Amino acid sequence: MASRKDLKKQKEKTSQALIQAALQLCAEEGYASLSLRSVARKAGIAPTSFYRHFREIDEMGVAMVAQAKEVLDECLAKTRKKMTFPAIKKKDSPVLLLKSIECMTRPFVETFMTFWVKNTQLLHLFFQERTGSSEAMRTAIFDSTDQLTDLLADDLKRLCKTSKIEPGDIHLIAETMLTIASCSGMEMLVHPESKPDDISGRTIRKLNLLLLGALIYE
Amino acid sequence: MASRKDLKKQKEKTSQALIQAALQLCAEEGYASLSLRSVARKAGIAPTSFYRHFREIDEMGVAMVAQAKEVLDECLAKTRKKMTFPAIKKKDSPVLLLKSIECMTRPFVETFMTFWVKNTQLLHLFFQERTGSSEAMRTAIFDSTDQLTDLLADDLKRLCKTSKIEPGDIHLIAETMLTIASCSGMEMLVHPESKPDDISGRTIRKLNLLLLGALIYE
DNA sequence: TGTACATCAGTGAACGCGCGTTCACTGATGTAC
DNA sequence: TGTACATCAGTGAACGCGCGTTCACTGATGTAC
Repeated sequence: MASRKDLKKQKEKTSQALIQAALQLCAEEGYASLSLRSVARKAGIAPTSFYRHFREIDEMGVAMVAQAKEVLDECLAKTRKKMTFPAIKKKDSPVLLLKSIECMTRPFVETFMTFWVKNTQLLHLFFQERTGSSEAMRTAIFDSTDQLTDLLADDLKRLCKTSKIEPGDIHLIAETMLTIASCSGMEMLVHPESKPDDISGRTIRKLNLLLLGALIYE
Repeated sequence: MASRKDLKKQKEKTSQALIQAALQLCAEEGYASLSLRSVARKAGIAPTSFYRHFREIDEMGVAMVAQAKEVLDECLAKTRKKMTFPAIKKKDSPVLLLKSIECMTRPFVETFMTFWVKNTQLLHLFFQERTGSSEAMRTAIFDSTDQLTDLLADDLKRLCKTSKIEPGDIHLIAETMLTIASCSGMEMLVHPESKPDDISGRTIRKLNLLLLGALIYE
């Protein structure tokens, strides 16, 4: 039998165990505090076996980001399907405008916050190591989030094509939406005693004001 | 002569050397990577002397935050003096409104960005360790930034008393202003190749849209 | 004025510990002939 | 079918290193009498 393939699968399984162990430790102690030995210990293999999978810690770190990015992509795809934007008219009152805006912001924030709660490790990774001390991690994370921002910007463009948001503003808004949503997620994570609904509500409000400003302006 | 006082001053000087060394190392490697020995080495004292000043690393960390907060307070005070908000009328066009708004946002962002460039270590400390792995640091930093947010919110209230921003929105806006200004500062710091004026401009635009939305809404 | 004692920032030797890395080895599997 | 060899994930012993912490000490200064 093709047991060679089984062997490859087994190796992949161990690599996964290492990455999962690293994600967990990273959320607890931070990437800078990871040690090859602690990761191997948590994954249930000998320290020396680590080298069969990665040449050094940062190589595993980059693999972590790549994998996390795939999961985040799925989340964003789900979010995009839920976001809508009922047509608005030029003379609509701010209150009416807000109603349309919230059809984007609420699904966006709520889907993301739910995702963060279920994937605290990924939030930690993307938020904390985006500006962490490992250059390799920073680069990998910036590349990933740039792509996510572009996707979100495309969606905003599509949704708002009936309105007249400045083209240059679109990308800037997408950036801010992701920034604020991540910061709020992190706040929730770091303050587990706070009410998630409060934080979500305030986050939605922030984005509402931002988009309202963008739509008013012409 | 009162050489006892000189002794106290000498001790204070060494404590300062430790804190300055720690701030620098923290910006380079992150707080989690600080070691008592590396801090002492950089400060030019023996490792064991560290204990004459702090019982443990976290005690020094909290002292770092307290000191950083005082410097930040000064910066915010300077910023507040520069922020103005020319009276607006209900029927003003968005473009006119923006002019008034930018009298707040531009001084705010520019003073802060200049401050961050001159005090990269403090930015690193506040931004990175606010959600870092040391509980003591997180608490100290959250306390400090909460106070800063309150001060800024008071200012906004004072400046905008002629307009009708929702009271609940004021604090939320102050929060967002500080969040976005810090994120932008960090982006600049992590991407030294980017043009500071570009980042400042985009940051001002983000805050403009946010405030425009808040002013339109009633 | 002189003498004995107290205070205290800073020190160097020593400890045990976890770390990253090397090395030669194991044992299961696949391949050549 | 049997035999010799190749591949490769995982291992345990061993290394030198930087770490946090302890301890007894120094030497400058202030205080009591």
